[in-house]
Amino acid sequence: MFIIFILEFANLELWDIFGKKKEIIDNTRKKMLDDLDVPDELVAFQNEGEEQDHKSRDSATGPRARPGRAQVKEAKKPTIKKPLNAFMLYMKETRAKVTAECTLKETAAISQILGRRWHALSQEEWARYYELARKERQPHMQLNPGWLGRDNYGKKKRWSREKHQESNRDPGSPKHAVLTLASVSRRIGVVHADNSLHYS
DNA sequence: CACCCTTTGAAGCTC
DNA sequence: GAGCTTCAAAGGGTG
Repeated sequence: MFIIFILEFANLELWDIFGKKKEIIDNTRKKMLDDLDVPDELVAFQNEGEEQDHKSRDSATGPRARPGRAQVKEAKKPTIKKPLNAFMLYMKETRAKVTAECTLKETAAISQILGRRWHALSQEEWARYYELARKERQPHMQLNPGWLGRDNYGKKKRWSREKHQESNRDPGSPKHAVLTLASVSRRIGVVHADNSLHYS
């Protein structure tokens, strides 16, 4: 436990050191993805994960058997889920491993660790997950033409708007006060070592 | 039992 | 076009 904590702390330090590297990576990522030719086995990995997920989660027969809230409310009208983004795919693949390594069981804490590890990934790993996410979106759009992300809006009750806005105004809060790397790249801001954006 | 927490990214919406 | 909002997964914690 303590060792893991130290490792994670060291990871943060590495993030400090390589913060500059991330800026470079971010700038080159988009071009790299355009040029990248990802083999089909990566797609196989994606589909396998998705299938397992449907078995364990959406079928309501898995270990946790926790049907989506939308499914409870609208059982007759199955919800089309949003396609997973790159980070979500990474989480899905890595969460079990991190959970096994760590005595922590709280998924919120695991998510924090995964967020830091995400930033410590190599360019190749990032490219792999971004490509996976792209390949997940394409068939989703083809299979569900006309589906919009907003179709699922309101099917989850999130924390109150006031709280969310308060969080967004708090520069120390990680949730979306930290703009995504993409949005950071759109803006000329300073990315702090803890990945938060500091407005000037 | 429903929701919170926590992460990043995608995409829709508002101004 | 910038910024905000919501949802996507996960599952322990909470009321």
